[in-house]
Amino acid sequence: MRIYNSETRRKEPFKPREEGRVALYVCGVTAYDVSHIGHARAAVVFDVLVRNLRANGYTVVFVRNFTDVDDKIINRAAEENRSSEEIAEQYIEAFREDMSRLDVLRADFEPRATEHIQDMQAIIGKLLDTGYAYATSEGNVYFRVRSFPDYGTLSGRDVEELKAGIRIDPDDEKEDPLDFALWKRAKPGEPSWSSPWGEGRPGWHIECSAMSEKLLGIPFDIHGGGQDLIFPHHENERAQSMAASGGTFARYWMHNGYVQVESEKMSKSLGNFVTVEDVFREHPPEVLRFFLLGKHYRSPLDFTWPAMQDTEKALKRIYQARMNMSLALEQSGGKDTPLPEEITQEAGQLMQESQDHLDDDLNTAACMGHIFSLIRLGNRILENKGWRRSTQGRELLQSVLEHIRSTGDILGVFHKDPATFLDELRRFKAEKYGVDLEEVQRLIRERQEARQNKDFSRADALRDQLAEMGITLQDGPQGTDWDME
RNA sequence: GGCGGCAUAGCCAAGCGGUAAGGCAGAGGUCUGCAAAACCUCCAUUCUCCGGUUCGAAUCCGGAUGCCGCCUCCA
Repeated sequence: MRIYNSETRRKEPFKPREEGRVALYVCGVTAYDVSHIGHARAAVVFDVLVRNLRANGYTVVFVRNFTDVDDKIINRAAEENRSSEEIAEQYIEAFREDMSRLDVLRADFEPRATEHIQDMQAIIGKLLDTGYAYATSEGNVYFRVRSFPDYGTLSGRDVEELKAGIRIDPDDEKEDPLDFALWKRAKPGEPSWSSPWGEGRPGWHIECSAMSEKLLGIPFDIHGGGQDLIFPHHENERAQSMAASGGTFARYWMHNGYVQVESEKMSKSLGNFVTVEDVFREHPPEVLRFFLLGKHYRSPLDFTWPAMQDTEKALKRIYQARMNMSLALEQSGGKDTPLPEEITQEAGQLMQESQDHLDDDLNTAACMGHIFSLIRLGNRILENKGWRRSTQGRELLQSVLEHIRSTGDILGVFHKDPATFLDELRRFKAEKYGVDLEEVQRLIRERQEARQNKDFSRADALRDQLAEMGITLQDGPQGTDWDME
């Protein structure tokens, strides 16, 4: 596999620290609000990474944390007159529910910051001993950025330039405005823990340093997160951990791009947040997942509702094709019509390349392009009666079908039972538009009778009536099927 | 102001020096009582613009324009 390493700004061959085993840490969410589609993208991207590593035969130890002590949680708790613990618990559950619907696998470890206060204090202590950090009389502990010469390497920033851009807070007791908090003195009413430096709580960055080292050991293989975490979060994490350990922290850094809405970043001030739940009200979760994988993970992805509509159609097409191929395979074969060599070759190439694309820095979009090409190839076999019934044709169809499904297992899309998916999609829409399924079935039966009696004007009138409900009919050999929009 | 990213058909999108994947929409066709669905075929001599390097550039270099992001909490 090849992976783009944010630190070197290059695609590099991936070699884990230990043959066959991968230690992966991804920054999770701060549990103070429901998930938006940006959270979903990060989760889905790294979920595909994990699945693909496992498909490549690696044993993966995957850690994704929850930040459960933080200003935003504290503020929210104050607003709602509840405890921080309650707020964190509520949104951790909400996150898990959303991710489960998106088919995002649980991490092997999902630590919470508050479970690792001791580990954080141990690192802070070490940094104080070695002069990389200092405690103030107030009871705050800061990291001394100037003491770590490599600071800025990850985010490509120069310390001098950073300093120029920083506004100096006159009340600040930091030695240098660039220094960041490792430990924050407790304020009344806030969650706090006792420490050698007084009552307080950890800074945000130290959480990930402590949890990753504790659960994976350092250096671990891959550290992931959203692009917005590169600075300052990951830069600071890296500085702390490297200063404390004297060695490498993460061997590869991977960052996913933003999800934008109407070409702009989602933000509280613009009020353009789209939550995962918002999307789930309009489309089945798998449609969102498919959409998120439609563009390379490092590029910005623009969310629009029409794009979701297109995505749903594309996804439906894959399931439809899988179903058509399966049905053909259920019929008898045994003919010996030869399949042109080019077809077999093309299929082999497409299957190989679709996996190669995944292995090449997770190029899901290119991979899916090849899946569609395989579908067209499969359909061409289906179209040709001789090929469809020949041993060669059926064997190829079988392997194409299997390849599509196993690729779907890695991507976490189009891998369910096709009939079930298609049926669920219809039910989803029926519910969304408030259509009564009984009523639909009744009208379809009535029309069926009219058609049998060759009363086509009656049949067409019934079809129009159903069309007004948003329902289109499909007459087939086994009866009439229906669909929405 | 400093740093970084992006610009490919009506829309979305892959492409990483060898002659433009794929999806949606659109057109034609097969099928059908008529439809719909499904399927097949077609759909960018050209990659924002201007220069340069090269036998060869969407891909590399320089410049211009436009959009986005980071530098403060953020996936």
